[in-house]
Amino acid sequence: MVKTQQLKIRDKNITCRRLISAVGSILAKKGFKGVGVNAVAREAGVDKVLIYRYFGGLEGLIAAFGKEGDFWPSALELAGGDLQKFSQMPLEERLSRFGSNYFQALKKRPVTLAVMAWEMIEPNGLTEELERVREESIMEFFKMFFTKDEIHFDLQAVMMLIGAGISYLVIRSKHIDFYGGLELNSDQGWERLEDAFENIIRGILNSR
Amino acid sequence: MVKTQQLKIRDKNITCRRLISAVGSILAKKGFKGVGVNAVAREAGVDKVLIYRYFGGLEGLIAAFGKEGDFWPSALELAGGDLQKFSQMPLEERLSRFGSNYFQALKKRPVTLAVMAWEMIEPNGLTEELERVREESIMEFFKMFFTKDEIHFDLQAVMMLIGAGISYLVIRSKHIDFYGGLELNSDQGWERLEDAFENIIRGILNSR
DNA sequence: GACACATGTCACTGATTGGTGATATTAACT
DNA sequence: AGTTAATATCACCAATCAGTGACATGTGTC
Repeated sequence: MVKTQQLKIRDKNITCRRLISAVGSILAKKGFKGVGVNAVAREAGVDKVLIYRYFGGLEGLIAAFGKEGDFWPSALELAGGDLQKFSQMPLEERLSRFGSNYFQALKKRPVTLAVMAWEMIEPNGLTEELERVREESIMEFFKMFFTKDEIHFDLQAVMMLIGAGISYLVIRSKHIDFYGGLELNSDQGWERLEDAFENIIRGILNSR
Repeated sequence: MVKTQQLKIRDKNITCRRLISAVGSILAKKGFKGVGVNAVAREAGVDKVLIYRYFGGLEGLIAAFGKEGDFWPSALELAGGDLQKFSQMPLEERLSRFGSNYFQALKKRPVTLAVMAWEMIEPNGLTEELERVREESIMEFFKMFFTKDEIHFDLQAVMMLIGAGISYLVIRSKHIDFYGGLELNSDQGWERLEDAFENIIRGILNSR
């Protein structure tokens, strides 16, 4: 009898990558409840003991995943792809573009949404990493594009409140269709929200 | 030998109530991840088989819990305790009172916060019930206090967006201290948010 | 008292979980 | 070729989970 199967290559790097990307697929497919040692190993087609060997446990693996992925929009993306052009827009337009870009960025990142939902429940290596990146990128973005002297109120608080609202509604739209009379899964509902957002911006900038 | 223990009263109602309130305690203590047949039965000091007998399973028990609790503020509470007085306030004040009351109402309901976090992950009998009550109560509140003719924009969308933001931040404040540069667990941070909220309201009402 | 029924306890199953120690296979180096 | 270390597999553990059937105990009725 001859050994016919020689498929498994013994390569730590490849194995690690498989494990890491398995975290991503499971997160996308089943949400964070599916992320366990057994499930991840099964998905990666690898023995679970390797999670302990290479990452010191599930936490380590999750943290490693956190450092790999692009699950937070860059300043460039939030600015709409052209920093130069963006910085020359009038304040009002910059703000409402930001809101709309943020919304789009979230919608196209299902894994990020899963992680954001996870954040609501329990901190872990992944959520901490996401928080760190987000905090950094948001602060940088604001410093870059909104100088204090053109603003006469607490812009940061306003934008964070609204950003939080957008986040909440996008996350919720995964499971429900209505929120306070708004249709979360129709274009019409989101248009109402975008209009609301623009109204808020316009109002607060013109109010004095 | 004599049977000394005669403590257990055989009363379906009491048992049911124990089970239902056990759901609440576990939810408060461990969050929704702790809510399982075994854990709930243990907490209630009752055999788990009774969950199946009396409620047809965990889902049924959870739904029953949903119908019992006061985990959503009434219109009265959102109005600040006095419907009469509230209805006579100027629009701007009504709106900002509402925001502040909503915020307070959430903060004092840890179980509601746990359920709201749960809603982000998976629908179940409890979250559905909460959604139903919320939808109803919010719509009623708006119909009661905000007549269409005094408003020239989509008030509902604006308030829902901001309400969502408040919800998100209150939930997150359970696990993190900073969000976009805001301190979520200090009075100072929440004052900034309340100010932001008031600014938004004032701005949008005066913008034309 | 005898019976039926409601209520509650117990003991078990089979599946799944996180975690570990011993062993097999392969690659690298001498 | 022979030795060593890295890499991966396997077999198992104890704990926990949801769910069920058999049994015990109490309550109410005739």
